[in-house]
Amino acid sequence: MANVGLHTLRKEERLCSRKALEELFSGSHQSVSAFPLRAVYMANEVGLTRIMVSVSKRYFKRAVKRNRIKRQIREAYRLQKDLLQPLNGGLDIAFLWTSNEELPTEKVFQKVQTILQRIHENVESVV
RNA sequence: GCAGUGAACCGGCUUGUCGCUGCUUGGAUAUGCCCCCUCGAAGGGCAUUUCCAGGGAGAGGAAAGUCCGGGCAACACAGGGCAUCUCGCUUCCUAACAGGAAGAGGUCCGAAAGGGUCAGUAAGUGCAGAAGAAAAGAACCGCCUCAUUCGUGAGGUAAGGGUGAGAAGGCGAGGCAAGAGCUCACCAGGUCGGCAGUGAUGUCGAUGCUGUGCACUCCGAGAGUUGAAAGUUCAUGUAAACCGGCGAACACAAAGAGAGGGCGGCCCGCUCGAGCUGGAGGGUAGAACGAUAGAGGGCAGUGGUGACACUGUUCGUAGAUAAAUGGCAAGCAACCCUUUCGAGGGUGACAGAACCCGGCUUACAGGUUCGCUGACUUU
RNA sequence: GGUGCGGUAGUUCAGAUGGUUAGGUUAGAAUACUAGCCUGUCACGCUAGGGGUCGCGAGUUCGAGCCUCGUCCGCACCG
Repeated sequence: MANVGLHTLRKEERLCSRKALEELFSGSHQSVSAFPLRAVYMANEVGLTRIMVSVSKRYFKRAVKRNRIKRQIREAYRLQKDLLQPLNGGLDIAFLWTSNEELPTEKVFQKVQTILQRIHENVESVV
């Protein structure tokens, strides 16, 4: 596989197939949470870690706020995804926001960090 | 200046750094085809994959609500009648509209500028709770006349009373037994005629013609249905496959019959017609087109009171698809607060394209420009 | 993105195609709630009572839960 730069987030690194999403949510997935963020993940056969971000209309009615949170999470993942680097094999991760309050960017950054660390630990221990 | 009011417009800017989605230029890499060549390599061309470097573009005035109107697409479509829905002061603008412009009338708010709101139909039909005598061919009390057994009875009368959203257009005078458009003046409205205006309407004259509201009716104009998840192509898939019900034809010809469908909902009439319908299932969850040059914007001129139209010139302006247009930091302008006048602190709204336009409506920090008004108060 | 439906007592729903100002009373039902009766007690049953900005704001009308417009929520459908 082509070596993907450290701090990039291209289309290949995003989950955008309907089928993959159905597998992720219906199949045997594991989850980690650091309120207000929750991550659902499972191993995939692609060999590349792919993510998606979801902010429900339930918590934020206006699209502007939803977009902002999604951008914060994406940015936090982009800059910290090397925390998962030692793992071989790909993961599919879905980040879900479960609060109706916005947080400053540093906080989101920390939450994503703890989640990535926990995912790393869990996957290591299973292997 | 201040206050009010109407209209038009703006909706931050700059830099650094790390990213995202298209486009584009150059280079590298791999694959396929072609040229060259006896063949291969090297070389050249085209297409595609991946990578690297550079360049350039990337949310709104409402992108929103989806309330109207169109373009566009698919399907449907001889015709007539009935029904349904929408619009409704006038003239104009427009692709079209329930939108806009200019104008006319009533009514409400305002001191004014100005703003809100209403509506076709004095031709017909029906209805109008409670209250009230009575809700439209009106007599309860009252008033007047006559009769009277003095209890009241017969008749006339819409001036007064109370009820009500609405009580026979209002008000004054004459008139009368008492009254009444019964007669007259003035006022409000209608009808007819003259004049002005394209017209709504205004005005002058004539005419006693005159209750309120709603619904239907009537008049004029319009409406095929669906909605880009429309639809077209490719890929994948045994999918016109299986079971039940109804049905023609096959079964001489003609006539007749014919399940079921189409002609907007119904009827007439016309027409298609060998399939129609119920059950139980299978596959896809991908790609491309649609899809970004359009009733486009700016400027100038001409016509028009204006919406707008025409002519010339100029500009290039998002195209994503589990859905990009961003994160962080600094500075500058703007506003607010504090101030020792050096500065310090704070605020920054409403809101995110999803085929595209024209409107309407709703949300909105703050700011700019122009016009109009000036009662109280102030210079 | 588009299309359609709904919002009425604490809860589940009726009602709706305009009908009652004053007076002693009113927008209903079921269930739930409160009180009383019944019973030795509870339940069942019976009787009475409270509880409503008809999602919100305007308009039309003499009068709006209903008609019209705006607005806020909730739900369903599409290939």
